[in-house]
Amino acid sequence: MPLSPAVITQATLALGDREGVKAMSMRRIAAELGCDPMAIYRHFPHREALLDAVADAVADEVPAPEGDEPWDERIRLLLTGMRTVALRHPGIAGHVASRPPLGPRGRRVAGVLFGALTEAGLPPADVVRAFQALIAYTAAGLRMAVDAGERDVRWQQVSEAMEGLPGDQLPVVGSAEQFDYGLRLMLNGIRLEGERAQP
Amino acid sequence: MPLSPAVITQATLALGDREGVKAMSMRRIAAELGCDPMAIYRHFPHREALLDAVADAVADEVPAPEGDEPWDERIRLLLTGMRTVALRHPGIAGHVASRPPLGPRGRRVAGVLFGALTEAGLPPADVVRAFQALIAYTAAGLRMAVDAGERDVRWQQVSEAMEGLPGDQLPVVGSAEQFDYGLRLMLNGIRLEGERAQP
DNA sequence: AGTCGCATGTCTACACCGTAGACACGCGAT
DNA sequence: ATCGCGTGTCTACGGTGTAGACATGCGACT
Repeated sequence: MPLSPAVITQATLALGDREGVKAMSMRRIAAELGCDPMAIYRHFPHREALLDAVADAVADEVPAPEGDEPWDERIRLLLTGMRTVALRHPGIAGHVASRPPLGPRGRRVAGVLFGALTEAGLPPADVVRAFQALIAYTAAGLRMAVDAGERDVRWQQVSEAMEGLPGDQLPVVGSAEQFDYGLRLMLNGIRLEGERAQP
Repeated sequence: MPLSPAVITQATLALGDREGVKAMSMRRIAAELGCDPMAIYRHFPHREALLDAVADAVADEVPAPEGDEPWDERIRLLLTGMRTVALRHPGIAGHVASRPPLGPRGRRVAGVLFGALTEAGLPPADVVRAFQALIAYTAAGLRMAVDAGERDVRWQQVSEAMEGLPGDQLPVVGSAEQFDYGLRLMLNGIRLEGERAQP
């Protein structure tokens, strides 16, 4: 099989899935592909670009909502979709979360989000602001979900350090439920803004 | 001057401020301190721990709100304070943003936030959820502010790709204004939740 | 006073990293 | 037939985190 951006991206994704972000080094990727490390540079200018492509490939897996739901439900579906897809690749979810969905594939996601926010009644400038807030929140929620696995002990410590909060009724950090809660906060806030702008 | 966790942390912070995250390598830090790289390992178990300490030192600079403001204003002050402090160290703001405020110093911030959210009328479990949502959002906003400098061209592309949005009236990505907008969304959402819980 | 232990700093060495630059090959166009 | 070019290979450079052995000095205890 001849090398190409697509097969390199897929191999990198597979490797990252299996062995985590740190394993995605040019040398390990080349080993995965059975080629020389430098061969990859014929298809990507540098490692960073390849990692961008991997994130973009993951973004491509996000299912697009049907379009007949109300705007807030559409946003919910889209963002939980992003979350689900990213967590399907646990090894690199943190990596994906740290890159805005700016690749060619990722822009599809951006488009759906822009549409829904416009439909919510926000003026164009606020659409961009809300867009970024939502993406930021989703990315950060992902980071937390990933970190939770590695650093849950420390989160436990922080929570228990806050008096009056019995440790046994704490929600799981980075859980889907936790994510939904914050998302609801933001959607409620957006609804308020939209109604204010177009009563 | 003898080595100690504190002086090592300060030197690392200074180096990171001047030359960015990538400059904070054990060898460069040692050069900054005028000591052997391995000497640092007598005070920190590994590089990661040192980087945690640096983030914690920055968190310590966050001013605590007075306490007599209403809860939402207190949250706003605290989080914009976090943001301001982090951006005062542009070279490592991204680094700081990627670590939850879990160090001994950072927990002070967490305490203020917990207090304000409880005052907002949220039940304890929701306090934790809202706490995480806010921290997540703040961290993500920071990341964006930092990225904006490096990747603004690409953001421009994405925004312009969305039809109907004239590029010249776009808000600056990662700006304080942008951050405040999303924060207002979340605070509005929290107010709704609080009123629902305790009418 | 002598000796032991421990904390601290130094040195060397290992395995790894991203990638610049020179080289080899094969194919399509001139 | 030859040239150029796209692709893959090889070597090498300067960097990385850190394990492990060694030196030194100081405080405590016999």
